[in-house]
Amino acid sequence: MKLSRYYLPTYRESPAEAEVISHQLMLRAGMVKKLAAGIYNWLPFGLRALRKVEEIIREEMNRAGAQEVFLPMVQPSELWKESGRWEAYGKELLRFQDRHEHESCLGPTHEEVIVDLVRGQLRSWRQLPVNLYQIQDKFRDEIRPRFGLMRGREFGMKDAYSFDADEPGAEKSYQGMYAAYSRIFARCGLEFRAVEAVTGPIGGKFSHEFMVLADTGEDTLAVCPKCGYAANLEKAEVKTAAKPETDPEQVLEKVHTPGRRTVEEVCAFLKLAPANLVKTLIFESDKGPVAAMVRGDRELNPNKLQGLINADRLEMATPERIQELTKGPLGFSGPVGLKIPIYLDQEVALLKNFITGANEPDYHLLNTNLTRDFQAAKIADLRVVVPGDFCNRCGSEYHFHKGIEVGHIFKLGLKYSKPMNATFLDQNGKEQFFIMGCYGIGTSRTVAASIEQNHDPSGIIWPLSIAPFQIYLLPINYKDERLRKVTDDLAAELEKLGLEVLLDDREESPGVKFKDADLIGIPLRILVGDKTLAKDSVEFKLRNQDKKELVLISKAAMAAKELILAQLEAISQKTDRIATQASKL
RNA sequence: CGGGAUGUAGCGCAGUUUGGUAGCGCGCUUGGUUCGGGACCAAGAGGCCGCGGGUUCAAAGCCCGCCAUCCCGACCA
Repeated sequence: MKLSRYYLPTYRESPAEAEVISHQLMLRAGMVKKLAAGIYNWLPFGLRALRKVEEIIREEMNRAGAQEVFLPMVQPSELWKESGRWEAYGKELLRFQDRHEHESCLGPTHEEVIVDLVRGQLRSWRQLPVNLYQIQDKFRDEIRPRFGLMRGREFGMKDAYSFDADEPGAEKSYQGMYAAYSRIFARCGLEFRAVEAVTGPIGGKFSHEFMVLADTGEDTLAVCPKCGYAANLEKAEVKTAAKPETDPEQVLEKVHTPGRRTVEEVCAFLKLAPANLVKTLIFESDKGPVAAMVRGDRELNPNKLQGLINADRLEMATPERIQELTKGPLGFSGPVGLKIPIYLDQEVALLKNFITGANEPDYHLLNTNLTRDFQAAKIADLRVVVPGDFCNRCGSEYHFHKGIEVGHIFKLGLKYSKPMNATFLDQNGKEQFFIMGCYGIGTSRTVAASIEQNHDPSGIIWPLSIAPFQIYLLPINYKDERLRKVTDDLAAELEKLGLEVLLDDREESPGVKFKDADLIGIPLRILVGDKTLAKDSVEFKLRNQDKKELVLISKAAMAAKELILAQLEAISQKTDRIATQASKL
């Protein structure tokens, strides 16, 4: 491909709208252009990267036994009413009416459609398991789209759905996808971790997120270097390092703390450390109001509380409700005399003589003690993990990473098959609901995440496997006849070998070409100039290394091919290693 | 939806305080000279100053309303 004919508008400066690096570079490198908030055009260069990611996904999904389908983006409301999500899904679901005033929506995900597709068609246990996937745009009317392609409203996604006859089968499907995902991200040339995650509104008992490691990632991962346990911070379990306190219990004492609501204010006023104080937080849930207690220097993890009480819904109580439930104002809540169930973080249970709110304005209690002064409904791990914490499984200290969620695999169980009445006949001729799983990969986000992970001040550094082109052929002066001849011949030879070449035939000064080459980040740059021709050579330079190397013109094409194959082989071997590890888990 | 900010040429910005009919850099066009890290000279093209209304002899600027975009919080691939 000749660059002079290629639609690749690059920019020296990054548009003001772009804050994160992947967004800036994708705009500057002419990969995408914004059409509206969270909605992007893909230009030829960006599309090539996206298609490569999709193709890797396709190959690995097929390899794992899944079959590709293509489902409509516009979906009728009836299906969503059947699953109950017409009401349950919030405003992210873009609803509209057609000319017949028929209610429809743009698909933010396709569970309903896929269940409708298979029910009545898959009738026998003999046909199971089945795993169907598609690569399609989703639309979610996010309140606030941001970070460019990282969180758009319309975005590319691969979604897969498995149907199994029994639990062991469903487990096997899940493991199959875990392995496939590991291969996919390894083949994309990305550093990633699979971590345990909270399931969110899609439901199910547990799930794994696939995280591309990048300092700019929104999520924090706790990874145990010893036993391999890894989890999103939203989920990560912690082993308590603290020892039980053995001080004798002191007399409960009410102390005046005028206007001191926050942990900092109370501690400063009483000249005590936050670890001596225990916060009492009041929540509303579908299981009724509950209280949760964590040390003053800790943060409650609401996901853990929600899991503990098995609630579908959990939110902080309003100041009014706190007044009603505790008889005291916000900021002065405490366990003593409280009539709602109290859940205690395991660390709190180790404390003696701690400070709590008195459930009346401007008073706290000194020397509060569990059992003597109040009872706990349950004691559990309820707090957010912090640096220095230890793995709950093996006791090693956690490592922390920042990550970008690019994939998520869920066990759905009967969540959709049951309300939508999707059944098959088992070996006993008995009607059963499908046991489902669903498995997503953000394709457009994966491209952005790759850039977040692999860039330098000059621009993008593509992993070879998803690079839009493999070779950037750069003649210093394409108007020079001799240079031009060598360049054209080499380009033809490279393309004949099946390599993807972008030839910079523009009438630009060398500096511009170098800058653009670095910006768009094609892995191998081959330079043709007077100096190299004087030695019957061209210059090879890899985007991810500083080293430059002269290669004889006569051997250049084969050398390029070998170099590229070697790199792809390295990725492939790494993929196999990672897949082997994944299968052991 | 709450808080903050910004809309002026394709991109980055100045001009708004103190109203007088729009400017800089990059990019683009033409000609010439250059050619190993965003070259140089010369000549050009390009703007409902986000939209609507108001004030005024006169509005990019002042007033009112709206819209869009970006950033910070609740969602998620």
